Amino acid sequence: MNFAVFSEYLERIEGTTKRLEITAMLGEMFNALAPDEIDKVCYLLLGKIYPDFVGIELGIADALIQRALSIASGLKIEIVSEVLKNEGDIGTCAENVIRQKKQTALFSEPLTIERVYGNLCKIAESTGSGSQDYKLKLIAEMFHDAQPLEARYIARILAGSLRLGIAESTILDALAIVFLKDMEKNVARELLEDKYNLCSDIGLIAKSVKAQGMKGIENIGLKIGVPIRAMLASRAASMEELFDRMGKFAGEYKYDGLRIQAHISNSDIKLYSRRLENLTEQFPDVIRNLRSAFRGREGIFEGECVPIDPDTDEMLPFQEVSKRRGRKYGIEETMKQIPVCLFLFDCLYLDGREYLKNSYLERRKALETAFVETEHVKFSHMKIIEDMAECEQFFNEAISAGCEGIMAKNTGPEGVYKPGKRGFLWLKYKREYKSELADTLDLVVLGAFAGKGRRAGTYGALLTGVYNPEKDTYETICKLGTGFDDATLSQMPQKFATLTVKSRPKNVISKMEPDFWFVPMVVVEVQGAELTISPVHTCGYGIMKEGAGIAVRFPRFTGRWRDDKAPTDATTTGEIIEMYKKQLKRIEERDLPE
DNA sequence: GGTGTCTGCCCC
DNA sequence: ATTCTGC
DNA sequence: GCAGAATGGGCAGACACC
Repeated sequence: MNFAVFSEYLERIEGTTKRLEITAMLGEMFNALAPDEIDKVCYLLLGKIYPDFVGIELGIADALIQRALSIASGLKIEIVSEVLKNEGDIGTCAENVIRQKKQTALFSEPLTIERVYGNLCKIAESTGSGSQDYKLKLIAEMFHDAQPLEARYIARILAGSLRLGIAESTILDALAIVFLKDMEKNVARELLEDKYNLCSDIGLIAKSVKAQGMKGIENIGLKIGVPIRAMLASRAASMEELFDRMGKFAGEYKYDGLRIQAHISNSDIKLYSRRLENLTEQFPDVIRNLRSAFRGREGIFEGECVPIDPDTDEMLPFQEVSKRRGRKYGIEETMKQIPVCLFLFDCLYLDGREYLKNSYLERRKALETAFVETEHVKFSHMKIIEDMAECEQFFNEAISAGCEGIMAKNTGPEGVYKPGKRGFLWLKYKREYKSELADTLDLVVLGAFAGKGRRAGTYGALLTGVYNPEKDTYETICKLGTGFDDATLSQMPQKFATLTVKSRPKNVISKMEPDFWFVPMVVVEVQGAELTISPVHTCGYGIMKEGAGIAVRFPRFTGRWRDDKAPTDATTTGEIIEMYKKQLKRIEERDLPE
């Protein structure tokens, strides 16, 4: 299929927000594709070129796309940048720029899906010195031969998202409708999803059902070494909600670490992250520890990988384990510095038997027969919770142990493992949801970043900070980009119009350069989970750690503008330092002898 | 060799 | 991760 | 309630550049 035809389909889809219409148009396109195109198209629709677990990435984002557009169009990079800022979308930015191109290409070859996909693969595979230039050349070449509309979608694919309202679920809907017509609609959809959840490869599914319908995917099954899409938890607003939704439940500590899916076979062990990235190389200690704790022949299990202090065995902040994720060098050394404990919480497969459709307690029992606990492989702390008093106590114990909160899991027959689903069979209830424990801050708005997509034309995020009364300065502590509704967002540029200045006010200390600077005046209420040591924010710079400041983890707008507060009444640097010390103390105190 | 910027369907 | 919105 | 799309802090790696 010509890329131009593909682009026209996408443009039509972009013209509606109605789910049913999107799905129907997507199905129509699937019908028109060749069998060896549909898998590629599925990846492209999701802004990628391979399934997640393959681990080959494009390594392209806004910055490189802008440079390529500059080369392809002959326009200065500053101009392209300006267009992007105004459009708020790399796609329409590319479209505009290509339309402005000085002359239409004389020797342009029409683009096809095949050619674009092939180029993207070349881009993903190129590494080493000069690879950036090579990537730029390939991208610029595509833009050179692209019509404006094609450029729109090429740019968005490169940036990783077409922003059409299409994700895996919509693709499955369309595939079911178009290629499994003979079956009852809901049954077809469910079967398809079951298969997808086991192979985690949407392209394979699409290709197979286009070629042979249901027959094409009947042989897909759970397989050791092929990651299964992770089941997720919904959030509960209160403890009461846990009981309202499931009566009694299995409570588990919610550990603040890295989620790991372990595939154990006779010959080897593979580890996968929540998004199915291969983590095997990064955690040789976990492999060894699993091997010595395992009592079965083979299996698939899930757990949370938590950093621990090698001397005291207490759990360390999430930041520590993230030093091990993605590491390629110094693995052995870091392994000794930051040992981890794996807290196992689920069993999906054990010795020839699938457990996905078993209830929670059956899976837990299988898990407990499959392992003996060792120093660094343990079961997640679990207790059946029947009433509020028990729940309160369990929650408090979890916090004292250094956890984020608790998980509540449905113990009924319906409480199966649903790969890829975020339902209400699992609920999370975190410390930060409790209003008495919530750290609410009053922060001064210092600047803003231009919004993208649905936030084009307004701000995407605010740059906020605290007041330092000793120096009479404002120091950045976090950006703030969530918690705003559409009405608030649309009014924001007006709200800050009179405060907008050309450059950073002298009393603002910032390493970041927002798109707009403001005179410090407006105060917002912000909720966060905790404070972290920050390499980029300047709040309390150098006090807790040399060359570092303090930031807020998971910041969000509470909906309250503190118009009653002057900027000098905002949360101060000193207060943040105290809060950070208190947080440390909480961690230190929890392991003291009674 | 050191530094700065960019990237990740990254992790959370 | 959190949050908001259209269906 | 689901699915999708906005957005956060912070980590290591990979390059480009000096």
